[in-house]
Amino acid sequence: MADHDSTTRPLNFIEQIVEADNASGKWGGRVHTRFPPEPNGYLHIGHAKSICLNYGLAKNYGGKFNLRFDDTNPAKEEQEYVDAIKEDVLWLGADFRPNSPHGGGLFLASDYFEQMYSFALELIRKGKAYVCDLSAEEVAARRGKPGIPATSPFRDRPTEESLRLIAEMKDGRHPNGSKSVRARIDLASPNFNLRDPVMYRILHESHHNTGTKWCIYPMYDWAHGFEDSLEGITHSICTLEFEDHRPLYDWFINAVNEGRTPDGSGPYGKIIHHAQQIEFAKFRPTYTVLSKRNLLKMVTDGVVKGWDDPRMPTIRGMRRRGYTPESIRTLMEEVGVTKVESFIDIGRLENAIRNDLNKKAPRRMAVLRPLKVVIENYPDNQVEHFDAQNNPEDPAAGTRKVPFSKVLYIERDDFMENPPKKFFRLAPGTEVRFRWAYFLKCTGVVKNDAGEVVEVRCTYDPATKGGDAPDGRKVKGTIHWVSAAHAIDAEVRLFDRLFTAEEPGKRTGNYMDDLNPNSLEVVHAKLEPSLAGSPGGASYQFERMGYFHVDQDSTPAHLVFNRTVTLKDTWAKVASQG
RNA sequence: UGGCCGAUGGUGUAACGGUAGCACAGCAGAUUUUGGUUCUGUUUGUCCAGGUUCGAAUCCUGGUCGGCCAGCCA
Repeated sequence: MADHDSTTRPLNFIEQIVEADNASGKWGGRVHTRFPPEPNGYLHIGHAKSICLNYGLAKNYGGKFNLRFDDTNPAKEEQEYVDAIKEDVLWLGADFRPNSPHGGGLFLASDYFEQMYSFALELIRKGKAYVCDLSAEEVAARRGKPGIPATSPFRDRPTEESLRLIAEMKDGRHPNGSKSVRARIDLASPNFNLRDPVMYRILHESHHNTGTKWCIYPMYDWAHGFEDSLEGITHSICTLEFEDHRPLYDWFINAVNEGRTPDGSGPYGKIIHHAQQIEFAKFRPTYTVLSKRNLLKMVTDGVVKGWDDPRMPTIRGMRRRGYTPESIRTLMEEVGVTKVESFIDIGRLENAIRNDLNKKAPRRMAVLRPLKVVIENYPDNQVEHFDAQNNPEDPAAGTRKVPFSKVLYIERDDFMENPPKKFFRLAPGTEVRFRWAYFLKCTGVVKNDAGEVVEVRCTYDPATKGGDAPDGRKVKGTIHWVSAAHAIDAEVRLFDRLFTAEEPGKRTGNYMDDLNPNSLEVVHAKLEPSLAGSPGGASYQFERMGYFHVDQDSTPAHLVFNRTVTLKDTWAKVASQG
């Protein structure tokens, strides 16, 4: 039976359908889902919901999950995307490979072209499809309106003639757009999808899988139901905008099945499988865009540096930024599955990765915007090594040594010459704890000609070694630091939201108008020496600053970190409220 | 304008004719060598109008608002 990750969560409406089907024996207890992307772009966080949903169903109900490329339009599709999508789906943990527990396999819609073509011939013979000579423009012009039927002068073309013409189309004897194959359904249907939809268009175009074999290519609506049918998909899950298409898929399958029998006797053979389509609402985060067209434009316009720019909502972008598959899966579990179109606060994504990394990421000290501190009463050439906990959430993570000396760097924001009330950090006359080291008291500052503080002077209390005062006195603040002589340099990329509006483009109609000009800030940070040689892909918490991920650009000689997300910052909130 | 779909706190989501619950965010407090984490408490909700019923978020009717559809895209 069901084996849910979170046993307490109530069933979503699709799980309820699956359980009802299992109870009624509709599919013999079988659950077989699929993720059917078109290989014409990179996957984004919206796709992740579909992947998690489909794979999760297969996993929780002991079923199978297929990855299937819906590659019916060679004009838009490329092998590069096929490879990238496979990688991203696997990274998310949805293992479609046949040797994995829930892997149903990898499929290409284009491998079914021959079978689909024979279904098309069957429909023509049954009088349910015909070849139409109208151009795309003419079809559009004759589409009709609500209440006004569409028209086609070729609707009653004799079967034999349609059969001959579709063969000619297939053989490449007709130019692009000169003819199409249409289903004979209902030119007056209030559902425009049923007004004799096009099944095949002529496209003299090379296909990433079938090469130049075909000159006609099936339309999505014609193809999709058969893809599910041929793979034995039980629950064909898609997004809301395809609800209007469901009657069409059903019509196609039923049309093929007309005259077919369960045992295959009769002129047409065996009944083919008819999957149940279920529609759910997309995942739409605030403060970003998701459509391939819009994402592509940001890449080509150079607004971002590529599909894998850490600011992009693509799987690759999020991965590079430091998001984990677990955090994305948990998020999808939390937001649920419904038919209600809604926005997901982007804060939920940030929260999801914080929660995950809080448990896993080793703590380190790194100063993003350095300010020099000199300890007046600390011996000039002395160096001490303090034990620092790697992760307070996980004592088993152990400790490391951090060097301490007379000259340190602290965060610029951790010092204020004229601090407001409730500022618990360093200021003239105040005492704070330098994490894992000593209590330090600020005795003065050094300024440059412009009047800016360039150095903070302090004294330390040797009795507070390790960070505790034997006399029991308390300090309000604890700040991070690095020893100037031991610090290593790193480039740190601080990312912010790509857009400043919840719904980019809502205001002016152009989403580019809402771009956040400050979505990337690069700083040159000082890190504690244990971070030297950090391996690519590692994630750390820089204490008090956030979670940081070693970028693919990073080398031992030039470390590069991406800020995945900041820590929650109560002080920032207080400070901004004045 | 025709068809399809939807509407529950700020956000997301439960309830399947019988006490409107959970999560996130917010707020308040406790703990804390990260203004992090954790813990406790807490503010806030059934689109509207009728009807059925002992009883309606749930069923019915009408309306309002929102989304989708009129590609030889998927």
